[in-house]
Amino acid sequence: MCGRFTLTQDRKSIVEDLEVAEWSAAGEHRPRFNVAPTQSALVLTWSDEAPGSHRAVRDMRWGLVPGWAKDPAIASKLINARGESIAEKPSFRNLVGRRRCAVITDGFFEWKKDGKASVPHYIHDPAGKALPMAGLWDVWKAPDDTYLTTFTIVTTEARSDITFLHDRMPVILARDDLDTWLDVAHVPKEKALALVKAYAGPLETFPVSKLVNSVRYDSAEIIRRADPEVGTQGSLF
DNA sequence: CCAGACGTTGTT
DNA sequence: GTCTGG
DNA sequence: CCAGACGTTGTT
DNA sequence: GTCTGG
Repeated sequence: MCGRFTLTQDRKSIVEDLEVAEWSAAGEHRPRFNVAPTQSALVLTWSDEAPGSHRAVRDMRWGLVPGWAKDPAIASKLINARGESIAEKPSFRNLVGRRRCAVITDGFFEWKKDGKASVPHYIHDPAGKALPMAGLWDVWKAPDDTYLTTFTIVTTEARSDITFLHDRMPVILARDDLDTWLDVAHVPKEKALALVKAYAGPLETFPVSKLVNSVRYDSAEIIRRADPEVGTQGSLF
């Protein structure tokens, strides 16, 4: 699945890499090494406003709160959406044809489980390019009449070089597919659903330290390669 | 009709 | 909001 | 995803 | 064990 990701690029690099035409996110973007659920993150949406259709950056909170939710705490359960069932599940089906977005990342983490041990690994493009992930978003009206905009990340079966870590992975959108996913006004959901599949582009994977486990850490050391764990439990002799 | 659910993952 | 189950 | 909390009352 | 919060 996908429970943490990075966006280490700065604003200028994001704009160039993803050919962004409009930046409408609140606040400054600082490079992020440990984005966690419930935190604000950058997403791409399609804008049909003048001067023409284009990719726009916005900020939303990770963890979907459907419009009908009574308690926004549901967000922590809806950080991912199974691609195989987004067209049927009540929380997602109305969004597939109307509210698709691409979560801007340039890497993500998976924890490899070995019995009790859990070792985090980082997966990214060896060239450092962005890995936009298929997302769905919604708006929730709070009791005080303020609005909360949230998103979830669509997942699919892991491709063969990832399965040693986990059997699921986020849906990463190829550059050629990006606008098809984003343009909800002109692309029917059937065509968008065809993009829910494992990414075919280059990915590099390596173990990292457990610093990433705590959301308090959010710096470059998070994605430094760590030596494989050796003799953690009484095997020194 | 109303009430209640609405999700994913991993682990056993 | 919308669907399923009773 | 992992970390951390997990409770009420009355008094200050 | 299970839920909430980040």
